[in-house]
Amino acid sequence: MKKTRNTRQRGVILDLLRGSHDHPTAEAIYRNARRVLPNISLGTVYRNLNFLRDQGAVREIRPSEGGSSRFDAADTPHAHFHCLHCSALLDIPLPPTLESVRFEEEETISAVSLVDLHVVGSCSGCAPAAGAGHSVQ
Amino acid sequence: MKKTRNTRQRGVILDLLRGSHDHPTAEAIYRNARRVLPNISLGTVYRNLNFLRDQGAVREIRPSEGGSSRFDAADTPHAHFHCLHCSALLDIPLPPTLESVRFEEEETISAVSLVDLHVVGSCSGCAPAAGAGHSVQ
DNA sequence: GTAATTGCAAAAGATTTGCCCCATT
DNA sequence: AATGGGGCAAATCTTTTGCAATTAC
Repeated sequence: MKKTRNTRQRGVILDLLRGSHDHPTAEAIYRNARRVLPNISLGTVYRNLNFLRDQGAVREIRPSEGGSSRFDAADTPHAHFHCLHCSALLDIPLPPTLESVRFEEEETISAVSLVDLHVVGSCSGCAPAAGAGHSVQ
Repeated sequence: MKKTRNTRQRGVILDLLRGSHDHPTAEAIYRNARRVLPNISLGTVYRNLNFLRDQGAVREIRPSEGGSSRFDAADTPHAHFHCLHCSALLDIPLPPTLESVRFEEEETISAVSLVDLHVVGSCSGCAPAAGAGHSVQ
């Protein structure tokens, strides 16, 4: 395999991601990285995010509501909650029941590499007309 | 509320979606719609897909692997399986256990409007080295 | 020294939008 | 006739890429 280098840029990006809990966009990571590396380019941020994603160090989340991808440092499995009002993207625990589902039993599926669970709604901070229940689609 | 019109374009788009099982992209819908309405424009397709999505008649799926959004006529709740090799996007039944999860119990969540479950892997048609198991993230 | 990686800028891809005309109601 | 919606093209937004220069190893 081809060898990879530990560049300052890559380290800073990963550190930023590990230190943030708000699932920043590439653009946001870029803005923050510039405070440490004023010459870093957005292209480099994207290249590194893709690299880190492919290594499994970082997770990319594509909000179903549209807009840019958001990222987090991949640690323990969890689901995501996305607030439609303030766009906050929060980690939430996985329904324990989901961890044991065997999707391979579907005859159309041969192997599963990952399962992504997104819950969309409004967060307590925005909290309009709570208690409406939920529908899984 | 403002009243909406039943245009030929909107009807054709919805019909195409109802008649297809492969979760077409806007582009694909556009190509098919042109066989019926040779002058329809891609912008119109996008505008109608957004409209229908907002009405709840259509569902937009943003593949976590990137690329264009894909659409289906929203009927009964189901999850999606996405094959990494051939890009097929298939409806799969929801794990029954998921239907009853109450996400509102999380203190950060006030109301849930929808839950999206994406399973990514390889389909039986592609089937390389099956049986690797799965990881929920 | 070598090649992976960067910065820059241009390109590509996907989706949205302004504007003027047409068609549904 | 009023106005929502369509067609076209330009604009926007996000992400990728080619290339020459740089830097980690």
